[in-house]
Amino acid sequence: MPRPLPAHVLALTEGDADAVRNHILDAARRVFATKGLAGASTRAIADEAGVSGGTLYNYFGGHLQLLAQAIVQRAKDVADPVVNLPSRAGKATVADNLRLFVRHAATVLDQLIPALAAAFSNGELLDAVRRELADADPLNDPARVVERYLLAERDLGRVAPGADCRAAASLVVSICHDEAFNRYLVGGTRPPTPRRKEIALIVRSITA
Amino acid sequence: MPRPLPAHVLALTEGDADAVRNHILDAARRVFATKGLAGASTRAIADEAGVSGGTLYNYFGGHLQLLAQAIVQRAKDVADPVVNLPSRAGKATVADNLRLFVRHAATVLDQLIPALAAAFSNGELLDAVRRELADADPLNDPARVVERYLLAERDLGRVAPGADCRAAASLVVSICHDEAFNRYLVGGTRPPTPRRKEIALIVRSITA
Amino acid sequence: MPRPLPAHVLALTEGDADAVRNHILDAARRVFATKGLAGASTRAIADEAGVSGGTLYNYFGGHLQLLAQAIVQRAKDVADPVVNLPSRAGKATVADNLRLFVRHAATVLDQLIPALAAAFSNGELLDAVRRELADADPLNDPARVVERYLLAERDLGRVAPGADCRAAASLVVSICHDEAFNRYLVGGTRPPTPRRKEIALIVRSITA
Amino acid sequence: MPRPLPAHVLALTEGDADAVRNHILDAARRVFATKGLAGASTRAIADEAGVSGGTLYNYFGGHLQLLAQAIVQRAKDVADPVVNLPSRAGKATVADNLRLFVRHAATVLDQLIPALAAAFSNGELLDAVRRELADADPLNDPARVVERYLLAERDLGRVAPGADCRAAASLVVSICHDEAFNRYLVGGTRPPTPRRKEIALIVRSITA
DNA sequence: TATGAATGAGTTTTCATTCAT
DNA sequence: CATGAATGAAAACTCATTCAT
Repeated sequence: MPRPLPAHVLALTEGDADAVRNHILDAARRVFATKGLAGASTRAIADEAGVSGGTLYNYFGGHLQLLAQAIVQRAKDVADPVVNLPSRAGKATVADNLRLFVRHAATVLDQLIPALAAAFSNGELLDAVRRELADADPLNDPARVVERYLLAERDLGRVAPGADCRAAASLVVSICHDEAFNRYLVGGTRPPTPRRKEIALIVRSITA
Repeated sequence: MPRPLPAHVLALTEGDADAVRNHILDAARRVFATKGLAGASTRAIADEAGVSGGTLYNYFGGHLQLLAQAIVQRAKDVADPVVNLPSRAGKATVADNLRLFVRHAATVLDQLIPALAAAFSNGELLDAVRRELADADPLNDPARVVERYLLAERDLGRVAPGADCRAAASLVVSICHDEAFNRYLVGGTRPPTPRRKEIALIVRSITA
Repeated sequence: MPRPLPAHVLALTEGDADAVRNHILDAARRVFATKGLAGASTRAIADEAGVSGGTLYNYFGGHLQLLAQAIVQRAKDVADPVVNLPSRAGKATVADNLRLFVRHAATVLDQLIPALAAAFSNGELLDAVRRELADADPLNDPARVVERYLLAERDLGRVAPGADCRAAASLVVSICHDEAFNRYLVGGTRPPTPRRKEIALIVRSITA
Repeated sequence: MPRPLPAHVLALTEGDADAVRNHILDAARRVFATKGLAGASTRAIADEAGVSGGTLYNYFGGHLQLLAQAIVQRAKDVADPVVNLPSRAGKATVADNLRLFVRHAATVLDQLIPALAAAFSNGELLDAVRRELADADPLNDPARVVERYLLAERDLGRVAPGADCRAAASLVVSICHDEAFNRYLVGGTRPPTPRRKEIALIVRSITA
């Protein structure tokens, strides 16, 4: 016999299907963050969301799709604050702004890496994540954001006219990924290295 | 039901216990690479090795121990061939040599990433890997290898006297890691991108 | 794959959760009685109950808990019918009544012994059984039941005024336990020996 | 390649097959006593005996037969000291001697019960034990020992000429079994109850 | 005839998924 | 469309038994 969702879920979602879906995705993220991939069973997610196990299947195609969406949405949320880098063009120095970006990205990636690692460790989940990523807006691709920023600086004359902004942006993003990788591999709570010299090398190349 | 090891296993190992152990570790690595951690069940590994499930327990303490050993040994094997880069100093061009390194590293990392990702997604495995890595020879750290190569080029005059070889090396390695990350995330059998422009940017910076 | 319980189980339980639990406990007891503890695997119990293996875990915390509950409940059920012995005081002869009791107890104990033996052979199970038994009503202790009967006979004058009814009752119960022990040890379907002579000896002692 | 038994085993057995068999049975008993039936795997027994797993099969038909022989031999060893009861005829009092027997039996049975319980909990093992018991010398049956003692007392005039010595002996043995059963069921280290009154009742009956 | 590695059926337990209600 | 019990195919691991050496 169909029943309404539990009171506290209704209160949060007002019965809106999208809101319920997001509520569940949030629950999945929380479970993921606390108990890891192995702990993110349908049962655990349903419990965390306060709905019954069967209800998940009314909103998602299955366990994997649910996890993949939770991971990708996490990636989007976490990447969000980075998009306003281009607006900093002209302020402070180019190197300052890139260092700010790298530092910010370190925070963001620290949260993202476990989810991605989980995805990497499970072929089917990885495929599901790839499918979800294919639908993402390529304009928010971090490398594109940095590139837009550098192009804006070029327009302002703070970057050499012939500079390869795309390559530079790609290098900056590589630094971020590598930093996150190393931080995670070494473990512990070591603060992010500022990567000052690497950024200086890049800046030198595009301002010469 | 007791039988000698199957013919093809015997052929490879000649009954030597260490050889059998390595044969199983190899099988584990292959399963890992193709099916990820989630696919690396004891059953799958036993099948791949061509031995029965119980046999694994004659050689390893359990599933986790087997996986950890497979990952760490893989990491060591895979890093090896990269060490001879410094000997290329003076030959071809600097950019050529770096591209060669990046291409080679791509191959190597393609095999390593799934294992590392698996470790990343499982706390106990990650700890085990960290312990093993702590024992590794820091001279073989890829970033140090590339730095040695660039210093050799600087001695030969093909790199500017004041160039920051360490930062450049760090950037090259970042490219490798990022490349591997992206290749794995996107999936498929896309050939490694040569990262021509990023390398050109770095080379420009250290030869100017 | 999800289905209602099989028809014959539903017929017995009408879907009531407690009834299903009891149905499973009954199945466990039957398996116990026929195949012993070693044969009472979760698989065997599920098969006997006509449910699937996973279903057991919807009703019990695990294998051991299921077994302990089955044993203790069996012990209670089986002791019940013996309580009405005192009401036979004055009817037939004292020896007749004690023989009847012994015969009845034989039936009851035949069912109980395998379960108790199982508990005896497994420390955790034995502890669980002891805990449950500590809660049992001591008035239904068989030795007390027999003693009450003999005291009633003494009041009626069919037992000597100075007779030690407690010791006599204790002997009668000993006979029962010994009989069950021997029957089980020897095996087969040999009918219970009436223990005529032993009872006669006891009766002689308390009627003299 | 056939090898001699390990040195320490040879030292104990001098290579005599029967001695080796007994050495293994002893090991089995020790494992049984410390780790219970569940812990008495072939591996554990072989380790305890200091021989390899396969060697067990040169001396016993299999795991069950080995366990059954260990249990039955235990029963024989443990019952041994009881056989000299008849020689006490005429000394002290009949009640004293029976109480001594009961007390002694309590000690003996305390050691035997776990093994028997284990046998009772496993149908196949029980069958094996039954087969082994069938070969045992019926003259050493405890009930027969007590009966011989009582007959000796009858010959000496300390028991009434018409007394049913067999029934009385059977009752005494019943007391022993019941006592052991209760002691084990209740657990702990409670000292054996002397069963004074029950024995008094029996003695009264056969001396009247 | 002692060895001990290989076997594979067997154990308990978990869990994604379905569907009657 | 919410529920949650039933399912059964996994999973990791154990162990009695055999047989090449």
